[in-house]
Amino acid sequence: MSAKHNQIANHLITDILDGNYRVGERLPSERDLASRFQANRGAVREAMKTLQQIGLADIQPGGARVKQRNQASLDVIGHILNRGELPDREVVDQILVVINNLLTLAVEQAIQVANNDELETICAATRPFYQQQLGHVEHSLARINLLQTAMQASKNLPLQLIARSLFEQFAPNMEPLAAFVQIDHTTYASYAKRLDYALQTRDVAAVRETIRAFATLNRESLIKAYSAAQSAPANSTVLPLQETASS
Amino acid sequence: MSAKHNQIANHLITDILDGNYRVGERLPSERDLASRFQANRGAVREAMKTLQQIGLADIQPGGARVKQRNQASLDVIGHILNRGELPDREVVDQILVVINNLLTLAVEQAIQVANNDELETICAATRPFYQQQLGHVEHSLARINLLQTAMQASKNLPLQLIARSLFEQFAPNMEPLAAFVQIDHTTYASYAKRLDYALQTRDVAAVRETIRAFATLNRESLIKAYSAAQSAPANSTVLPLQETASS
DNA sequence: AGTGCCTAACTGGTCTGACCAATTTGGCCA
DNA sequence: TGGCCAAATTGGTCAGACCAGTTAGGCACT
Repeated sequence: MSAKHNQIANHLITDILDGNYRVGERLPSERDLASRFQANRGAVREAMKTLQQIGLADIQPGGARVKQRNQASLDVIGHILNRGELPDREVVDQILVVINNLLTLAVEQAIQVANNDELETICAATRPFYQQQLGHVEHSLARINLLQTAMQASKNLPLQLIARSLFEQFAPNMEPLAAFVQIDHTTYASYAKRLDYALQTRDVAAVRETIRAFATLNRESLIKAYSAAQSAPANSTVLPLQETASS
Repeated sequence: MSAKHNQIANHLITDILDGNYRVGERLPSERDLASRFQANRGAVREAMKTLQQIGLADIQPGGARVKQRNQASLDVIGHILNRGELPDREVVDQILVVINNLLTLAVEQAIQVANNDELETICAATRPFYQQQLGHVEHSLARINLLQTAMQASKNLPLQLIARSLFEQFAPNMEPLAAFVQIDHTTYASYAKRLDYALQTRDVAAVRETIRAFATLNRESLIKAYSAAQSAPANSTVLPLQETASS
């Protein structure tokens, strides 16, 4: 139901990400694209603007040219994850590394600059993990909340923006894996308690170590989820279970 | 001579950042803005699209509304820094913290995943600091190069994108301070050598500590620059003291 | 008066067709 | 062959119009 310029933009983004246009190559002209997509040039223009701001194309009088992927904006991540049935495993791993690092930094900053009350809000965000009966959704929400609370307490604006952008592109694209994730509630609970305690004692080293443990746990959980998802192939949602030959 | 829609966008961005519109408030309609800026609605439309993608406005049928600053995209940073004669000191400090952290992460990742040749390219990027006679420009370029080389070697795409976005918004806005920065070449050289050695021995702890030292050095240098800049007021660089009429 | 509904005004999204300035291109001339 | 100029192309802007959805205002009913 999204607007036409969004459809066009997504199409072009997919094309570029799929490598249908080489880096430096000139994209078709706006008039050309307009006729291809049976759309108005204005709509194409807005789509091109999206490409430009995502950093996939450099658009200037004379023609728009494709840019290198690693010269793009952070906003490409979502589109990169969006390709294929499952998000690219390697990129997911890289994102987890970064998020883990940012979270660590946020908490460190929070310990430095936040007062006890503000720090307590982070501690409060660890409490939900104490419960053993969290569903996938609640667990996910609890993690989001912990992340955002920490970012807020860090009072570091760039940090907040980065984490938010990254996470908002990350989370929705992990949906296809959600059904395959097994949550080790016991371990989560123990880590959460460790983090809680470390925060209250403002023990930076312990915080760092605990978040690392969290990350390891997440990562292992995800690896298993990938294995499970790959051995149980296509569509879980719409199509009923077809017995396809698994490799 | 940027395009008209850019002028409009910048004007609106400044307005929002200056707080001329409250959060949640409805922005003037496209037609209204078009007549105000004496522009076509299409141009305004593109400007609005910029606002949307920067994350400062949420635009939907019925009207566009102003969003909270910390709900924006990373791309606001540049605009935030751009306000006033000197970039906001607090935000600059926050950015330095983040960049330092990202650089550390990048090098750590590089040590894990890069082979000796790739690691050597980072070492090579430290060499320019050995020289005592670097000008401001060369020194700045050397730092950029070190950062980018490390990011490249980390092979972590999100990390590269974040660092690039952040730095590209950061660097140009630091221009007004450049003239007031005193570079301690001797200390830089010693730190560079330490980093070089730490990299070759793949000593993560030493790397971390050295980058922290680098950051401290940068930070102190910047604090002094701010003091100097604030005591010696306006126009420094190209223009002599002239009464500039229009731009 | 208060409430609910319905209409009219408004807003964003799209479209048509046109003009300008800058780049790109290709052919022409020296 | 090499440099230069003109035509075709391209992005940027403009004007005026229609549609679908939201918003807001006024009307009738309770």
